[in-house]
Amino acid sequence: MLLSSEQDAFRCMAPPPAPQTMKERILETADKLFYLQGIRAIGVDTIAAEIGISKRTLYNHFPSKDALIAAYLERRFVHARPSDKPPAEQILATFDSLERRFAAKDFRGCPFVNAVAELGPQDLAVKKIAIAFKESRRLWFRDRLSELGVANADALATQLVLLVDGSIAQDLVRDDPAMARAAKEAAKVLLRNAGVDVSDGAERPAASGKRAPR
Amino acid sequence: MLLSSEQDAFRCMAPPPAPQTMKERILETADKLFYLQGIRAIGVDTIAAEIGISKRTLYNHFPSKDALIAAYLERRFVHARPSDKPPAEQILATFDSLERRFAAKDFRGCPFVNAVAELGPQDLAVKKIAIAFKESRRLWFRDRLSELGVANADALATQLVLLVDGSIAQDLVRDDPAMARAAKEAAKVLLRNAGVDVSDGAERPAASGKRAPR
DNA sequence: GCCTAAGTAAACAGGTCTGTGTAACCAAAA
DNA sequence: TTTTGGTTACACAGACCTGTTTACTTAGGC
Repeated sequence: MLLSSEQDAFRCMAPPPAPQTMKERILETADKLFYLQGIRAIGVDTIAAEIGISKRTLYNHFPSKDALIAAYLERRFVHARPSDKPPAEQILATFDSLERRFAAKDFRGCPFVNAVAELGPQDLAVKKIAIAFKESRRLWFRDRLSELGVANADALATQLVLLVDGSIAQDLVRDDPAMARAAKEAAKVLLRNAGVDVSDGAERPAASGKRAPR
Repeated sequence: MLLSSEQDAFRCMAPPPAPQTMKERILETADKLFYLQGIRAIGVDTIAAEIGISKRTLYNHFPSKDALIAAYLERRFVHARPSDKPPAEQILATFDSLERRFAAKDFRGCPFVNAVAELGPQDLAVKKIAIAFKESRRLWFRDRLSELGVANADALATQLVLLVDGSIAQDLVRDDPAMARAAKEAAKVLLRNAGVDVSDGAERPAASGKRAPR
């Protein structure tokens, strides 16, 4: 039931598999390099060289690096897919999904937060899409909580995204997937406090991480 | 009692006031520019020009930009000062302090997280100091919780730092100081759940923010 | 007066970056 | 066959980056 990654509520950090068109190949490569090394650290030459195309071809598909950056972030913005599981399970599964991503060696934090940190507050285009993504995640939590009949779903949803982003930031600097488990435990306490029934036995070992936990 | 900023548990994001020596002036200016605009976005020329000194003078005080970056982060790493207030109050005051900082127009997230995001995982010197800072904050929480006699202070301390870093990341992209209040509310729930007595009347309005909450 | 220390100004080396211009190539469509 | 569109290779402009070099000035201490 948990074998594939299809239960991931947010696939925003894993690009789709098939590299088809030239534009998609460029985007896929830009995604990999921008995310892993940083947007400012990667030049368009590097991206073109990695694919094996000329810089001219890249500029034939994207008018500027800024446009490529925007497309990179847009592509990361994948909305959650509907699930038929109980809302409480969906919420907690988010943290399991996070832990799995933390354990992957190529996890480097939230691309939107990183982009805002790197490009500064002046870059309104980047900031706008980052805000949109954060809000969409918050609304997803809020909707699940509403389904559960939680009184102030809005406030609790905000608290849950704090745990998500907090664990992402902590893992970024500490490389410790256990941060996701800590966030999940805190989320359980918050949910129980709001009257949500959270089963204690639903602890999933979530396949031991690929990195040392400290 | 809350007039000055001396009750701030973590002053790590506000530099000391007096610009004295040349070295300190350089550091102060580098701090302002690195933090507000980004480390990669600011060249040493810009820093020297801002102070009104020659680039040669800057290089007489710091052997390289990397050394300046390291000194910048070291200077941000100011340890918490001892307080005689009750531990529970100290813990919650952390979030009030956060909210005050969020409301300031020159807040731009956690300098350590930003530096790691910008400079990438290869820069071990930066990563090391970032880890040290995060751990020192976690241990500060843990010690306060131990004073309160909380059973598993370690795990709860981790959860609290998730709330701190989560609210910082959220405020970075959303410019919404209310994230600190949301974190504080969540912290209260976690503390109460651990058996800590948290007074509900201790709500401090914390002087309305200077920025629009959305 | 003289020496030293520190700062200034400006050029420079060698590198990277974004983005453009140009000429040649190749394959498929008309 | 001819045309057309996408591609390649490569040079280039103009900007910015880190770090060094050279020569000049200034201020204090002896």
